Amino acid sequence: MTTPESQAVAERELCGLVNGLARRIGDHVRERAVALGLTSAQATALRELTGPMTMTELAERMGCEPSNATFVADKLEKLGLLERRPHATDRRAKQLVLTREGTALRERLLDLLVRDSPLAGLTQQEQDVLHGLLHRAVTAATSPSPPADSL
Amino acid sequence: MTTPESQAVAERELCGLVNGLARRIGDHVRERAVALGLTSAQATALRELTGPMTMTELAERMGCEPSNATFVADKLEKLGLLERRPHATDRRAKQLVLTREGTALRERLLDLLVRDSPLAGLTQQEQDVLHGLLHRAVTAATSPSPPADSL
DNA sequence: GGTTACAGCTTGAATATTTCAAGCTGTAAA
DNA sequence: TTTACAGCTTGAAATATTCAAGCTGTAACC
Repeated sequence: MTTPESQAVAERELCGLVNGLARRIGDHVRERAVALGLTSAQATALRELTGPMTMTELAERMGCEPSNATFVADKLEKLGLLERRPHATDRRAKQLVLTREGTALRERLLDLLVRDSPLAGLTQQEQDVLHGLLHRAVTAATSPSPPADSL
Repeated sequence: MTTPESQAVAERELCGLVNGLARRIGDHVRERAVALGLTSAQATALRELTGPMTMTELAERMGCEPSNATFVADKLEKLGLLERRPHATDRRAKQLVLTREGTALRERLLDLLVRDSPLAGLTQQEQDVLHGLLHRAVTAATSPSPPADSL
């Protein structure tokens, strides 16, 4: 049961499971986003805007190019959810700040994301265990994204 | 520690963790796909082609429209990884079958996906636990995708 | 048997998303 | 002050995805 082969197989299965869950979550996010009149990318941005930040920081959090972050920020700004304010110390940078409406919608979004989430089928205790494992997995692998140069 | 409020907060955090992991996995998949000369969608299709199946089944597994599955299948066919064969009992349907090259590339892809995966930081035992939890989560929530009709 | 409704797949147009290259303003270090 | 670079934006381009329409075939029903 603990042969290298069975390990490899189990790891593949696990990879598939996580991928499946990831897609499920992606669908979930998109559905909830649509329910709020947002696109998936806009919802992601809203979720990542845990506080005031620059365009570059948002782009990094979203895992995309700054120009794409500009695109999404434009949409959110037109929707009145976001404001670009001058940065306190660097006049090149913009400080992204959620408006009152933006903050409110973000709350609604987070609530929707939690409700009926693909994780709702687990008990609180199971979710705690899952939380610990995911936290370990994410913090343990702290080198995949930064380079981003495709070789 | 078990008040409804702290539960809600924990669930949000967990949701964020899973989302973060999902994005990490998405990036991971794309990087490995690029390394093999595939796009992310093509890699997903290749991963889902666990055996012969119809276009509709592939589309369902990929979570996209049949027309998109056609698009991706065209690419894979041009790459010589895939064959469309007549279905045994239904002449409307096509049977998608991986070629020898397709099967080989799929193996390489799966190996790459497992290697340095965002889950590599966990011990075997932890992965087993995670496996069980994810399996439960995925099978417990068996109603989000099927309808697919937005509101 | 023939007819009607529907399923599987494909096509082409339209849309959305993302990246790339280039440029502008501002910062920082020499 | 000059040079190199950082942050952001713009527009063009590539890519991905969906939608609407149509073709062929299946199945249920009269």
